[in-house]
Amino acid sequence: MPATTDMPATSASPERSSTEPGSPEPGSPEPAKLGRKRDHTRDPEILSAAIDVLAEEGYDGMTMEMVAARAKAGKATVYRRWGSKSELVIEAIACMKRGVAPETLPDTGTLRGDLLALIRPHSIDDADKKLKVMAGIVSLIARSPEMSDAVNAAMVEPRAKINRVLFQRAIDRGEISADCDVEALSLISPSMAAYRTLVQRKPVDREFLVSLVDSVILPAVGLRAGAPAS
Amino acid sequence: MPATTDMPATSASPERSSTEPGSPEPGSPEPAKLGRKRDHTRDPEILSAAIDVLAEEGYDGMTMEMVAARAKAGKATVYRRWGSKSELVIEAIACMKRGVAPETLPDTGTLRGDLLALIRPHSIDDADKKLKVMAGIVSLIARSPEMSDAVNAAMVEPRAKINRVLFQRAIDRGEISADCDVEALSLISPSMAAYRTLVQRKPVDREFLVSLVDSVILPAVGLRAGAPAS
DNA sequence: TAGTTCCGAAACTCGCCAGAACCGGATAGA
DNA sequence: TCTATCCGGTTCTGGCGAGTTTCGGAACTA
Repeated sequence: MPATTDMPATSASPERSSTEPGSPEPGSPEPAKLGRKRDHTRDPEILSAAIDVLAEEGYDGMTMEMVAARAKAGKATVYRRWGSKSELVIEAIACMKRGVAPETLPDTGTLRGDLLALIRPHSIDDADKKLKVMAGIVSLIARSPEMSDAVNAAMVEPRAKINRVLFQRAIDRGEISADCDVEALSLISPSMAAYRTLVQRKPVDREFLVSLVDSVILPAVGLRAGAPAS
Repeated sequence: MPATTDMPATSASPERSSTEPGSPEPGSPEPAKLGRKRDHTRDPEILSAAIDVLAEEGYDGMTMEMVAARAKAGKATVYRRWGSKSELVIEAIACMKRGVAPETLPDTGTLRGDLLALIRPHSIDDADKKLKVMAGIVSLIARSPEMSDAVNAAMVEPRAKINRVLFQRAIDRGEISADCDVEALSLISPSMAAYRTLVQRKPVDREFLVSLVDSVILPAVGLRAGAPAS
């Protein structure tokens, strides 16, 4: 039972563009309703708690009481913000989407360097948590298009996009052939990691990821581990 | 909570064909309990129904009433055979394991030929059903070692074993290098298929599998689609 | 201080489901 | 035919969890 409440500590609340047409202007707090300025300040804690419980218990194992208790909030507070359990989960998943600035991506000059640069303890832990959450809701993906979309937007697409960029750069600089199947190659790492975590229950550590790059991905594009640039 | 420690001593029929009213158990050393010869004849129907419901509803969505109703059996009949829902599910998963005779494997002389020969409508549908079942229980895999073992033994290992054999043959005949990462290569196809089905919700059809072989697996071992043997 | 708005906690309703108990009927051996 | 065992279906209980309501209190405002 790892608590590991690595709370963002009331960090900046994520983008609020989920489902509510509510306030078109995210920047303006809209002070119209005088009398109170505080508004939904507990949302980040509740969403974070929901993600934690989701990762540990799965969707069906998660109860609203667990979420409220972990967020030190009342169940009524949760229901004031979200009308149902599924709404809460969908928004919690949506706000797992870390903004990936394109300029933040590594650019070492070689495909291998770029791929290895992505393997950091932080990203490993981050991916591991996403996988645990995903494990808890895969059975819902088949039934709920909203869940499917939320998962794809928050977990699958960001990672795939990064890989696509790296492969495209390698093509542009002539390091690998232009007729590589970028789409399939971009999915090797995420899918193998997911399989290893969810099905095999083996750790996705740095060693595994490096060997994946060197013995599968690079050979598949005609490169070798020891020869970064041809 | 799920005891699942000991079988009720009367239900020792782990493997069946599971789809149709079964044949009277070829290798049954059971003394058959004098007084009645009929014994547990409804097991295959119930197990098959359990698999169907599991694939459609997931573990938590599946109820014992659904299973009993689909098998046209009473709920009491189900509980006479299996002490709990988890026991039923574990045995149902276990009996999904199709016996894979090693001599049944294709042997076309080339790795590409062997891999493509495995892509048949029957195997595609079979794998699709296994994936649907797997989707329904992944969240349990993290919590129940028994589930994890059952899934691995019935769905993961058989497929991985086939691929390992094919790659090892290719190594033995000198078609591909001996220092290939057979373990990782054998998992590409299952993991990509699982990812595509469970997360992306795209069909795992023949076209996808062929392109996977030609643009990922074969390039990764230094072969080309058009040049089966170098 | 009085008024307003939100909050946490807890009690409550309602429905679902696992599992057990029960019943009448069918079958087979004695 | 009698009896034992299985079967199918039905019913009951107990617990659990989603969602609602209530209430006292905290925080801010005028």
